[in-house]
Amino acid sequence: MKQKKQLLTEVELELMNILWKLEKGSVRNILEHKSMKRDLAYTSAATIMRILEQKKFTKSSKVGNTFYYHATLSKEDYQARHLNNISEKLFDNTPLSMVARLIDDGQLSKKDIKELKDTLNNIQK
Amino acid sequence: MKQKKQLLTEVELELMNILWKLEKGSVRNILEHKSMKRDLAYTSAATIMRILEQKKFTKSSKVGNTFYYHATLSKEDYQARHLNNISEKLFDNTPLSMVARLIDDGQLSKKDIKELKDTLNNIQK
DNA sequence: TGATGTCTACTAAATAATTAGTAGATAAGC
DNA sequence: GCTTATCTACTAATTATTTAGTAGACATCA
Repeated sequence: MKQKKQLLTEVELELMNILWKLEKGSVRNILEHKSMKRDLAYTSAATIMRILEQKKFTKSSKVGNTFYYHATLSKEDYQARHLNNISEKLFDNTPLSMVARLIDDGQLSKKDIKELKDTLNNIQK
Repeated sequence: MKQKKQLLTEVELELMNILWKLEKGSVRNILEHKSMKRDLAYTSAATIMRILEQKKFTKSSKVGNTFYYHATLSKEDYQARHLNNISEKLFDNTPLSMVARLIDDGQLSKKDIKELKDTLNNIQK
C-alpha cells in the first residue's frame, strides 16, 4: 500500500531548491539566501518548512532553539519523480517524446545535442 | 508586455488531454470519453471548460445550444511550455540535465536510447 | 403545444495552497 | 537577572482550485 509519490507545490519547491543548495539550513538561512526571490514573512517561511517536514521532504534537528533542516530526498531523485509524473500526465507515458519535444522546441542547444550524443555513445556501445 | 506563460491546473490538464484527442468536442463528448477517469458532475466539467476558454486555452463555437470546444494551443506547444517551465524551476535552466535525469533514472528504455541516438544523428551531421 | 431533457450561466460550497499574525518559549547581551 | 531578539507553535485570513447546485433557455418529440 505504498503512498503516491507526492509533488511539491510552488512555494515548497522554491524553498526546497534553496535547501538543496544549502544542504542544511535554518528558516533564517533560507530566507536570507541570495536566490530567495519571494518576499515571504519569516513566519510564512517557517510554516512552509514545517509543512515540508510533515510531508517528509525534510527532517530537522534542533540546535539551541532553532531547527536546522535538511532534505530527505535528493534534488536528483525529486527531479526524476517530477519527470515521471509529467511523463504520465502530459506525455502519455512516453518519456522519449519529452526529449523529442525539447529538441524540436529548440530548448537543447547545438552544444547540448553534441554532449548528449557523446553521453549516449558512452553508456552502451 | 507579454503575459506570463500560464500552466494548466490538474483538472484543466485532464480535460485538455481529452480535448486534444477529440480535436473538437462538447462537454458531453469530453465527459463520456473513455479516457475520462475523474468522476465529474456535468456542470463541473462545463465550468472547467468555461475557465479554459477564459484562459484562452480553447475557443468554442455554438451549434444549436451546445458549445463545441477546440484547443487554441497544440499539445506539443503546451508540452514545450511545460518543459520550459520545469527546466527553469527545477533544473536551473539546464534542459540537458533533464535528459540526463531521464537516462539515469532508467525512464528511457534501451530501445528509447537507441532511437534517440538515431534521431540525434539525423538532425545535424 | 406542452412535457421532458439537455445545455449554459451564474453562484456557491468545499478543499488546497499561500501568507502572516499572536503568544509563549528560549537565548543572548548587557 | 532583566531586556531585547529570535525562534517555534498554533491559528487564522486570503487566495486559488475543484466541485456541483439552481435557474432559465432552448430543443426535441410525442
